[in-house]
Amino acid sequence: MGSKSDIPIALRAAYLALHRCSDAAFAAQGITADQFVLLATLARGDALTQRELARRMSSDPSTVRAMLVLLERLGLVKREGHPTDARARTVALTAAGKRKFRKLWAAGEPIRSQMFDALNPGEAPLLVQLLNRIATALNEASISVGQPPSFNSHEVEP
Amino acid sequence: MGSKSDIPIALRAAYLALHRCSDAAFAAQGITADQFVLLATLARGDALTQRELARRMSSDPSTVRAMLVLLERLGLVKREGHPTDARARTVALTAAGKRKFRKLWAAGEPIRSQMFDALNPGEAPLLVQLLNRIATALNEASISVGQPPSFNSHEVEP
DNA sequence: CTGAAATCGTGCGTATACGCATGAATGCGA
DNA sequence: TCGCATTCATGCGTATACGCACGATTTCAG
Repeated sequence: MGSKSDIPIALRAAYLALHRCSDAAFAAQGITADQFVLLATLARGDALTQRELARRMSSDPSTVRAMLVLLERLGLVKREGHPTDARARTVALTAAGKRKFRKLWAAGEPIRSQMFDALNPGEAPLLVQLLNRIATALNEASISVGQPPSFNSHEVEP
Repeated sequence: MGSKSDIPIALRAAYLALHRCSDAAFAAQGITADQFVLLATLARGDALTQRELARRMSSDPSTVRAMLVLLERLGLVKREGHPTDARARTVALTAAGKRKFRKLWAAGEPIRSQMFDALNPGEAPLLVQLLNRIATALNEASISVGQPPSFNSHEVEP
């Protein structure tokens, strides 16, 4: 066994570590790591359909729906009927959601720095590129079963 | 926003893609991606305590316990009292577990190849190194709350 | 030796991941 | 135009992630 089987292992370990750290960092705000991902994705601009939101956060629509129910109840997001498509609903941050996001963004800064500082100059963009390539390859391999998530580097996480 | 906030996003996307693909690949065997991780970790050698198993697969002990209950019921793992520590139990693959693992390892081969082939020569070991550094940095940042998982590159995943 | 701290597994509660199924709406081809 | 395929959100069931609490056992410091 060598590098080939090391990739999934290292990927899993890194991701779970990130997830754990993020959960802890946002706990004081009563928000989980994944809720932050959702809020951050919405903070990026216009209202999105649930489907588009799920795509942008690389998540399953079913999961996103459950999360939205929860966050809507907390008053951080609002869902409205889509202007032109009766099947869809648009999701956007509320004013409270925007305020909460700003605090969360600051709370996530140490984590982003720890990851960035663990790398040498120039390695961060390289890592991002490699990971995106992996994600693309795996999503394309399963393209016959559904639309791959869109990868938009402007989306944010801790 | 730039590379610094891109890292968590790319990491999440890559991991979830891997997880999804793996789940699909092992579904025919009635095994999930995470169950494969557990079985693969045990396939590496001697019986482990639950705590050590959880560490080696970068998982939470509570989660591992629930998984073991399930896999024990399926007859793929067995848990026994620890020879010297009355608090602990050791976990090992059964013969059926070993047979199942061999099939799963083969089923995961296409996924490992897809990831590997998405990279240029020399990039795989680099990616693994970068990911391990990230994981280490994040785990050390939270070391005050507990023992970090051990990172053993010999452990396997799809 | 003794008491406190640490460790082990267990279980609970909450959150997330995702396949599958469903009904309603939209898009597309004949 | 019409019927079929696709898309959207919803909800269910199963699995996993993890903090927290607990009881039992082991380790450690005085």
